[in-house]
Amino acid sequence: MKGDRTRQSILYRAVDLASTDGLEGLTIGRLADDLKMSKSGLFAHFGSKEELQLATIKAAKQRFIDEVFRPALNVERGYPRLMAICKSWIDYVRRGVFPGGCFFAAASFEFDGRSGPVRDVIGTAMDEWIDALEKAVQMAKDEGHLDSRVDPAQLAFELNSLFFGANFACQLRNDPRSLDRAEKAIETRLESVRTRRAGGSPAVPPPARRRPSRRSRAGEPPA
Amino acid sequence: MKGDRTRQSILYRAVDLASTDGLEGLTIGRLADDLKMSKSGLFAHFGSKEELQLATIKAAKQRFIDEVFRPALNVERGYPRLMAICKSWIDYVRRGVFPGGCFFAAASFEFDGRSGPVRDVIGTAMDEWIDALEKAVQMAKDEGHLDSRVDPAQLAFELNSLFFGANFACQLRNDPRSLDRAEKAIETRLESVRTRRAGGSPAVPPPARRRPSRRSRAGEPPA
DNA sequence: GCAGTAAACGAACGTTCGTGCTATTTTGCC
DNA sequence: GGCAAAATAGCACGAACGTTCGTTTACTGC
Repeated sequence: MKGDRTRQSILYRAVDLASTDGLEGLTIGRLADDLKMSKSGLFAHFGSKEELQLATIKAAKQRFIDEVFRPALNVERGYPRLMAICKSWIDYVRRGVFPGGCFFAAASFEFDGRSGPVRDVIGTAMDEWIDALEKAVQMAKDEGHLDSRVDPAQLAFELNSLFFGANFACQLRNDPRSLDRAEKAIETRLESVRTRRAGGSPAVPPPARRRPSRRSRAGEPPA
Repeated sequence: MKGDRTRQSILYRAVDLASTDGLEGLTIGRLADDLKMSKSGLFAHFGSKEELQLATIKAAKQRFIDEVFRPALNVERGYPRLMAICKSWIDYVRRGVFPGGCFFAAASFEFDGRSGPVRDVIGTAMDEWIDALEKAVQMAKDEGHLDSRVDPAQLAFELNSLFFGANFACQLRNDPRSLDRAEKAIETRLESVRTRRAGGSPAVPPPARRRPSRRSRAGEPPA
């Protein structure tokens, strides 16, 4: 069917537009103009704006999975995969997979105060994402790569926070260094709960500092 | 002037509305209905929607300063004040100062992909906020409360990320525990770079763990 | 208490929104 | 190559948007 191809191309553009202007700012008329289609022709594919929004979220989710999540699943499970997911996320903003930054960060903050199906779908998508993060942490624990006292929900929360913080600083403040900051923060945080059994690059032994009994987490690289 | 009082009450409601529906979702007609005013009467106070948005941001900023920032300035400078700012922020979401969660988190993610005066004003406001955080960190360093290797920009970035992450989880996922998680993460993070000279509750001495050379940052409380 | 100003109103503007219809074109199949 | 079906276009609609207008009501200073 040709309609499917058209639908795909509509949604591709819709995702891009929504990532910058929001799902509410996404307008059928502008989207149609942008694609050199008639409003009614485009509209017929979805039947309502809400359906368009839901389909747009679905398409964005697919793009996210393809670009961020699935590639990281090729990495060996445990600590390496957890780190790969984080790096993949950073890189996904760096590459500009969505022109307006992270689609889901934008959608989350746009709809967090509302109600209805759109909000619910976004909520579910984010639940799944956080769950995936928690599972990755749990896996790393199961493999013996992370300190057994680590709380997956807590760590997943912190990692996701850094993602959002990086997206914010990168998009609004035009500060691409924030991606490096997020990367550094994640590395330090994960390193702090890593065990010797973790694979990948070997954990550096705790360096001899002036007060070696207190583990340093200072932001500056050691001089 | 009576007009000033009216303007105040308009903006009070506008801030609340914008925190849930966004600054674009904030509509003159609905705002007027909500306040039992005529659209034109309300409109006359601002002259354009953009002016209304700018005034709304200004009012929200004032509320934020009153509720979050200024109270923390009463605390003694250095580590205690830095911690007070963080706790104050958490508490400001917990108290529901804005019905839609943090106004500025919402506004930041709404406008980060756009251009124009509104985006610029939001950007400036957030710059000032991050600057204030950095200054608080720097002050704590100056007082000798924080490890001298701490990079204020890095730490401020991480703290702000946790704020946004907490707001997100609290608003979209209806998970108030995320506020506790943010609090815990902040305490652990600040603790990790705190010196013995810091005031407030005394820093706990590093407990004798199985591997005492590596500082634990596991999420779970020690059993 | 009256004049002059400030504030609020109601109606209407042009535009855009989402959403129905009805043609018309295009596509895929026998 | 003709034909049903699918896809798209054209047009119109009611509602809501931001905005402007002329008018009326409410204050305030003399």
